[in-house]
Amino acid sequence: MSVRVRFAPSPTGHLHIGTARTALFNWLFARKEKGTFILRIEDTDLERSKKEFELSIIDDLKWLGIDWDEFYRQSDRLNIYREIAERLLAEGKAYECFCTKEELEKLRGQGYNRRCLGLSDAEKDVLRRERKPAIRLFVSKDGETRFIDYIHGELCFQNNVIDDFVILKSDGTPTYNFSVVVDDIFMKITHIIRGEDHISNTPKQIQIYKALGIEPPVFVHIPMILGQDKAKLSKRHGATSIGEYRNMGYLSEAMVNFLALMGASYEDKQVLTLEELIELFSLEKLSKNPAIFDTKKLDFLSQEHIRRKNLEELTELVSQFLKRKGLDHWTTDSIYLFKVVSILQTRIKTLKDIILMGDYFFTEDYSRDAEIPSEERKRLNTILSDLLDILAELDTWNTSKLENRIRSYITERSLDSRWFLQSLRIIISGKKVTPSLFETMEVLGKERTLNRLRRWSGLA
RNA sequence: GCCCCCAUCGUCUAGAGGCCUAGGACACGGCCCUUUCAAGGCCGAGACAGGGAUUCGAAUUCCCUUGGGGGCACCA
Repeated sequence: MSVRVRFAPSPTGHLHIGTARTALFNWLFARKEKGTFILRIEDTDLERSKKEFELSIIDDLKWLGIDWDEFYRQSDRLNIYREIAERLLAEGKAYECFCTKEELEKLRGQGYNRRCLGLSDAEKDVLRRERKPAIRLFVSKDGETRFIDYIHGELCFQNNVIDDFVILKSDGTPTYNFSVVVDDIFMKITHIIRGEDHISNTPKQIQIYKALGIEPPVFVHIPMILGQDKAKLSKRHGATSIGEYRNMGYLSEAMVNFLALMGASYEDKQVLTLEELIELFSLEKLSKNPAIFDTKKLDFLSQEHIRRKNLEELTELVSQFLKRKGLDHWTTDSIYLFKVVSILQTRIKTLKDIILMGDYFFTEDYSRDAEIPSEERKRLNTILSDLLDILAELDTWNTSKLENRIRSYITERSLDSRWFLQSLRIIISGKKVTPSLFETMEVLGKERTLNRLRRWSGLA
């Protein structure tokens, strides 16, 4: 039987790190097994579901490179759930519940007391006039519910800890546990790969399978992703949505690689592309302990994937990124941009670093993290006026020429080359750290370089 | 309170009874290279939560303790 898996986000927020990893594992498994990957939007909570979040989630999935073969939206399937619930009701496997929110509130934490189970038809008719009932599944208190989890092995729950839970709310919409099962049956899902926080939902869902007379699929509960404090990853841990990392300039390849590495290992290989991950992926490689979200490795992977990109592609990504940041005017000269990217490629770890580390390539208003100490200014200025003349005469402005000329100048004047070159760097870029000074000068161009040196001379 | 899951370096992990003096990667420290910073090369520090039991032999099996996490809604 061919593999069918689904990723079922609810559109109540942006795509979260943990959710994205669940999507990725499902997707990798489907692609590896040549199966089907289904995207199902779980928007039965009419209050909290927002179209914009659905769009945002889809956008982020695409960005990650995750595509789907089938698409469903639960809000389009409401009558199916209702129909099935009615059927269970008719078969006596479920019953109506007229309890109010307030009444239920008092029962909090101790389970439902089955107050509505014994209601007579007459009583129900009376209550029906006041309000609409919800439908609860009848779950026997005897025995236990066992199932095999692919990662954790056999799991067992005593039935008396499973409530007669609501499957259809009084407004006619299904609850999560119910719609999930109905859909997973209809969509012929073979493996349910989802977060470990769903383990405790599983016995409930199995009760539904049982009531419907259907054999449950394979369950694969992947461990949680935790924050630095080991609590479930949430907003207070900082950036937790995929979109935020995209905005920070991480490559989608790095993000995917990082997500895949959390909670699994691939023969000690670390830097992997989507294709390689598909090749190497298997459910056996998933670990059972939770992972702490630590972005140090993400930084490393991002750097590695940037290095591996070819320059044309990387330049295009940088260009798009700059445009997203409203820096369109930095991208107009595509050849220049290409050159800048090419000398910065090996030293940036995110696309944003182009802005942070390379602003001096694009604007005269570049940030300065270093200045020439005032006591050196005078001396440096005297030397510089000489050098300016020499550089101005250069007809070929390239790295090797610049290096030759400047180095011989340093020798002639017996200057401290370390000091002098670093001073030049600071004047030209405002930074202590840049690519090779001569390359930087070449890319910057003769005019821009000389102007900066002259301007500094004038000021000093 | 009840139910469930998890437990190897700071972090992600390898390890399915002897191959483990516990391997890799990130991060960290040192050295080399070097006009700066990365990158690269070499070296280093760093872990089986604790206690029992089984066994000739346990990181690996079992039990307990402890610690951490998750769940107990007409949310998903």
